[in-house]
Amino acid sequence: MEFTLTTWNVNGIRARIENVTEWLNINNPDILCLQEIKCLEEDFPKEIFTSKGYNVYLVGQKSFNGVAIISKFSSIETKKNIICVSNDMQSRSIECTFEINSFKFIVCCIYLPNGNPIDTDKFTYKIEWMDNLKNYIKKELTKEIPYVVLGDFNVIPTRNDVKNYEEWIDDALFNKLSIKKYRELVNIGLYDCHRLKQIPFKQYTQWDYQRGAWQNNNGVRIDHILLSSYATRYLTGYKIDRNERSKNKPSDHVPVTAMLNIA
DNA sequence: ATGCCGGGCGAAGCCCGA
Repeated sequence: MEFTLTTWNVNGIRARIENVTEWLNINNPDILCLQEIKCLEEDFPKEIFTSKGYNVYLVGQKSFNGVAIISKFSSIETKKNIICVSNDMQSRSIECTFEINSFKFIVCCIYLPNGNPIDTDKFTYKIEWMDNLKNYIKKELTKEIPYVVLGDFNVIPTRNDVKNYEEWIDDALFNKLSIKKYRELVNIGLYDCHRLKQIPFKQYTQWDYQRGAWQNNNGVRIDHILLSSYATRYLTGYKIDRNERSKNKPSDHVPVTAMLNIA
């Protein structure tokens, strides 16, 4: 049995309803993970998805952040805000456990803090969040259930994931410490679908709204789908939906999809 | 060029994102 798993930072679900609906109708994903829904749960347009047979799991927040897992499969266990720093109230993580024909797997959807500018507490918050993410996922991997962590990581993993890396040295997305923390995370045993499928260099998932970033293909690859070692054997496909950025009123991020075959 | 777009809030201009 084959199914698709998509991550998409929509930059406000209510502002993106038309784009998301059109994309959904064409692509018919099995699991759609959203970041930056930017609304409370009661303001999330659930009917768009439930009317098409999806289950909607989300953790909202007024104006900012917020993540959702929208799935044709029903979750047997859902955990919200599992990764946080001290007692802050930012909604940036949600995890669902699915079971399909006695095949169990876990999906964790994250919106990792941006962290700019780097000389402020926003950056220390990002780094602390990344430490907590690593510790949490490490514990989850001991369950030995195929595990997927995906979302907007706000980290450019290598200089091949950005047009001109020199311009990003002092940015929280490409700062040395951000990359070090990202490597610490993947080194607990996670594999990037983008690398597993040997996608060529310089393929991006986000283009800024400003300075003609899209027109100049001045993008960054910061939206990732990472698999545990137990999950890698099921990966059959991967794609970045680059064309979505050229649509009317687009998000600055595009959908990234992995295909898994579990039977 | 650390805010030039764009979203949210809320009704003007500020906070936030990357």
